[in-house]
Amino acid sequence: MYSFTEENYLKAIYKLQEQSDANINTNAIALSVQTKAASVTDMVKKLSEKKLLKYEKYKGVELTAEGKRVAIETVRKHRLWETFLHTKLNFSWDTVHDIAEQLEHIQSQELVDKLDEFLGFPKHDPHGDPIPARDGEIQRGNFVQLNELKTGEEGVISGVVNHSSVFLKHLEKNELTLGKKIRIMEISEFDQSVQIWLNENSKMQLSNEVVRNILVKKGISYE
Amino acid sequence: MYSFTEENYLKAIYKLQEQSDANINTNAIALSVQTKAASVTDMVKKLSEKKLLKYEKYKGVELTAEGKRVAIETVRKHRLWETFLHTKLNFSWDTVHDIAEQLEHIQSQELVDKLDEFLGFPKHDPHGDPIPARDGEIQRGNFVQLNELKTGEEGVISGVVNHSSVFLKHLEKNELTLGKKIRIMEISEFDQSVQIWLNENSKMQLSNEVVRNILVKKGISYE
DNA sequence: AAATATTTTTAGACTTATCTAAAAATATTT
DNA sequence: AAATATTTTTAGATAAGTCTAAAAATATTT
Ligand SMILES: [Mn+2]
Ligand SMILES: [Mn+2]
Ligand SMILES: [Mn+2]
Ligand SMILES: [Mn+2]
Repeated sequence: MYSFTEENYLKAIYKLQEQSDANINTNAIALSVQTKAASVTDMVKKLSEKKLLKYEKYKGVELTAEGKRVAIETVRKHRLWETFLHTKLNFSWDTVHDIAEQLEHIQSQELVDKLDEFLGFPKHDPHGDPIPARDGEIQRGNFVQLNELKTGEEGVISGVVNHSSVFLKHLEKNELTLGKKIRIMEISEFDQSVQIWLNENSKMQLSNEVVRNILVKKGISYE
Repeated sequence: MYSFTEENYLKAIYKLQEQSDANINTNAIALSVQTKAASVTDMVKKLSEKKLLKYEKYKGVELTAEGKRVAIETVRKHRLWETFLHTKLNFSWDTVHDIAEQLEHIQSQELVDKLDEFLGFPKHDPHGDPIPARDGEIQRGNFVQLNELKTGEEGVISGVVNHSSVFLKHLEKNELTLGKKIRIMEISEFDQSVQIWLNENSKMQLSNEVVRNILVKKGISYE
């Protein structure tokens, strides 16, 4: 249906559109798909002719309904494959992304559906990101950044802001993985680093950089 | 490493090389990869420069060790994916090939190894074809065509010669799938059609066309 | 409002893989 | 051995996607 490259552009534009309401500009897309602005202009014209997005010279782009549909479908495939790699093939959460970047372009509706079923219709991928349903519906978890919790509050690690391999490896090493229950003990006034409570014999000091990049599902407060 | 297209050419040439010792000619390759002879000449020059095959104008081609290595690796990936699709995702054996044609080009040694392990290091794909080992070793089953069995001889269905979707569907419908035990009852002198015995209440008449395309592992003879 | 800086687009070229049509080489008939 | 047929290669185009360098448009400073 749509090429490898087209799907990548649509996905990139979709993600940029997610994190800001403004029209998406050429440079941002170029950065995102790792190419040059001139190439983006060419591709954007082509996608516009195919009615996958609206493009006005010097004004940036906006996905059409069909463009958004393709983008979300690609995200769905990406996250289902990441889940497969992690839960079935035992890839660690910092290694699944690159392979899923390839697998997400395999063309077969039936394959996606059967994979979904095989995985037990998962709601989230290994990074806590929601897996869009067949119809494109996205059930966003109501998560907050760990640095938004106050002293005494609890939460369960449910996602990450930073998806980089280094960060994911760092969390893994410290056993700060999805599902982990955390209680805030103390927030440093000096550097906003946070002391957390994991269990009777495990406390930990997390830098502000780290806590800002962890998403938690807020739990009950203790005092 | 090597492109989608390069892998497909190498695989096609490898398979042609398998079924005849002679040098592989341009037209055969063109037929195999569904393109035109002129395109084959272009690609063959390129693969020759990359030392994946030996090419002499008007004399056909022959894979080098490296070319063969890549071809077998691609076959390995293809058959592992077919096995995955069949045994884990419940695709029928006549639908796995087309999707595996895409999946076989995913680049990741680790993925192949983990998939192999996840599947329990299968020896054969859903069509009975041997899955090459990591080191390229291929353990060919010692199978014979069903029409080579004599009256009273037994065999277990272990593969097919014809891999077409229509043929596979036909076998499936008649429950002539891998592992099925068969005894030859009678071979018609008129049209070489064969009556087979499956169990107490199931006999069947198979055309010569069908029996020639079924591979069996020969069993003990009864009389 | 000019001048300057930044962003975006155009122009033209390159790569990979493909095609058609014509030319060259090889194989088969007569 | 010629004539004819078939196969293979070359020549020249095309499409998708990319690039650099220059031109045009827009944004920011002064
Ligand atoms: Mn990812
Ligand atoms: Mn993810
Ligand atoms: Mn196959
Ligand atoms: Mn097969």
